[in-house]
Amino acid sequence: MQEKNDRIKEIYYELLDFYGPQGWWPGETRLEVIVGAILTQNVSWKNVEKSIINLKKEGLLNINSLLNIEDEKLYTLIKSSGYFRQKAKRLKDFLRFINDNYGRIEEMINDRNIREKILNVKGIGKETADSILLYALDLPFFVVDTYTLRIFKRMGLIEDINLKSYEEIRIMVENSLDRNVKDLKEFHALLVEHGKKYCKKEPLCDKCPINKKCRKNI
DNA sequence: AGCCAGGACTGAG
DNA sequence: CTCAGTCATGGC
Repeated sequence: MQEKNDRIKEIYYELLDFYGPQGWWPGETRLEVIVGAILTQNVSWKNVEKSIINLKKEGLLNINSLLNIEDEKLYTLIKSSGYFRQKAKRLKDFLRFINDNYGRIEEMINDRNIREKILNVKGIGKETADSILLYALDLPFFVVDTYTLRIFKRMGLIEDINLKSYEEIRIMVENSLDRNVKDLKEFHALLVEHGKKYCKKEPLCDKCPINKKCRKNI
């Protein structure tokens, strides 16, 4: 176990050394991070950028405006992010959750059970929840995504990919990086960057600069 | 022309 | 609980 922790920290510094700091999350405000986190579900970030720009251009990137906007109008603004009907609802549901229970986004930071409560909002799964906690609220949670699972599996750090391995990895990484928010932010960003370049589903990479003995078994 | 992208929910078995 | 089906656009 301690062995895995050391290996994880090692991987983090190798990636950091190779790619350099990524400076995530790309977003100017906490709300923008939250909106981006929901919109980027199973969609490339490029698609989301357009939606964010649309919202900004219309001056709608604030909780009140987004809560009161017509569904049809929201659809057209976020259409590029795909699943626009679902995502419009998820956005509103989550903003309503904030409004009703906290009023301001900052108030969520002090809630001891914030992860649990966020996960209870429909449309917010583990990855989206942890993205919001880490990048919008600056809380020490690690974000596990498909790249992370794939990379860690090819590294030989986990056997299977399922919801249990998600929690396993999340806890391991949080411990390995001493719950340091800056490092947790950077590590996830680096894994995404590395995933896009060298650890995609297809084709299987045979010249990974980080993982010399890649298992390529997914 | 498919396949995949910074997922999550639902219903079936 | 595991898992296919569903949701949808854009880029390569």
